[in-house]
Amino acid sequence: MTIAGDLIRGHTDAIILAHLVKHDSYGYEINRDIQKKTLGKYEFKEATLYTAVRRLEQGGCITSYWGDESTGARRRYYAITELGRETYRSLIKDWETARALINNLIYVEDI
Amino acid sequence: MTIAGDLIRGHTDAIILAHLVKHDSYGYEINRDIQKKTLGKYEFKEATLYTAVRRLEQGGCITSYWGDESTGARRRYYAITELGRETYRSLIKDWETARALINNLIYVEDI
DNA sequence: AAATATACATTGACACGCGATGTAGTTTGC
DNA sequence: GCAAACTACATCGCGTGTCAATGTATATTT
Repeated sequence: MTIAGDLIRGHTDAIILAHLVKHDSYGYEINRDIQKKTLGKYEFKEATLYTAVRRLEQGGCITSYWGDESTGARRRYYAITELGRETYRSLIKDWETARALINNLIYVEDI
Repeated sequence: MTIAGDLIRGHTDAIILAHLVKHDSYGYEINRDIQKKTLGKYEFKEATLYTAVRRLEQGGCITSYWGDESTGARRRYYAITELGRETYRSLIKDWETARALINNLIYVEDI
């Protein structure tokens, strides 16, 4: 909530990959983790989340498989690939570049 | 090199307003200043820049007027409005929130 | 029995960035 | 003297990502 989509846009993939670096996971859990980490300040819209994982899978950054839940709703688990790991490292670099650039450009002394 | 559009998207307005807080300016100068500040690492695509200033003017954040150049190409100058100043401060806050959020979400220890 | 939570999925609208293209005057190089 | 390069602004159309709306299905809570 409250965070404009355009400010996160371009980082959704990195956020998802960062989560999957730790362990395999499924959509809802990824979102719950983000909520927890941000103290409820942010979570993906479902459409955004599922669009993103599909994009990442198509791009070869993750693979997916159905969990064997004996109870509860079925879950589609995602696992990061080696390409996904490389992409993640690259996205971190991109973020650091962009962050420095923006910090450099949007602050002015006199306001 | 060229920063992916999605990483800057959502900050173009802040970058332009930050420049105009200092003094009235025109498109080409705004871009030259950005190039200078980033040591050539970044500049707006012209279409992006002119789309943005039009958007900002329509939104009441800036006003514009033709310069009275006696020589050289004509220039359209932009001046920030009070609403523009408020918007700028608000965008700075948004950036700081988003920056903290992303920093919090994309880094993992084990990689 | 109804409401709430878990969990995944698709569709269509919308906004922004940007490549391509165009206009027009100025300065520089050969 | 003239082509190339630079200054400066402008528009159109496409691609991509976000997200509201909507739908499916199961489990738990009230």
